[in-house]
Amino acid sequence: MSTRERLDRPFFARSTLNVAIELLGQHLVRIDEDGVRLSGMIIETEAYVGVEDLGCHAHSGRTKRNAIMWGPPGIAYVYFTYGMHWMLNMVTEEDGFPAAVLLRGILPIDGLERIRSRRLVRSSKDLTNGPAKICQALGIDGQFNGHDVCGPESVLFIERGLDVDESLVTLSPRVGLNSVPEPWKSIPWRFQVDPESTKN
DNA sequence: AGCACGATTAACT
DNA sequence: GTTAATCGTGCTC
Repeated sequence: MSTRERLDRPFFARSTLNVAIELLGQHLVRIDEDGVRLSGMIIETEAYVGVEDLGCHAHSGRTKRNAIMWGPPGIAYVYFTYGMHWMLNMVTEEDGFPAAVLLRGILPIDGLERIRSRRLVRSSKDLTNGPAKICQALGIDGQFNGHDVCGPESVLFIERGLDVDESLVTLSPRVGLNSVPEPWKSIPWRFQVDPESTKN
């Protein structure tokens, strides 16, 4: 619960791959509606980079749904999929370039009781180990699309946690891009850090 | 106006 | 390993 440095806009206004890697180990924080603090350490991300990346929503051009990705960095891009799931991304790169980092996994830190009440699963490992699970656990929905993660009034932001050594980061192809052409389907833009390696 | 499908999840066999 | 759930979005007619 200590006061930690918040990641600022210049952090997000960089190469999406670097942002995706360096978000590992940082703390995603959501101040719930009643003021309860929920947080978790980011352990899995994916990078989606520009209109040329055929796995990225931006590939088919700017639409009402994906417009946030074209805007300034440090903004939440939240979208709805599979008829029931929300996904949380952080917009990256300079204003005008459509790119984002999908948050796919966190380790709960604060607010475990609240998280458990929202996530009715048997195993603790299943609480927040997926992009839609994070949103369900932290109460993130479409109202957060466009939320300024770097603003002083923000109730959704990222605090500096661990700086993970790049040698501990595992690369692999992104998940769920079944009908996306190569090389985008297999390009290793999924980044994970082994939770065991984060224990000091 | 209709339709196919998705940056997934949970519960199955 | 397989599959149903469930609906907004974007594309075609």
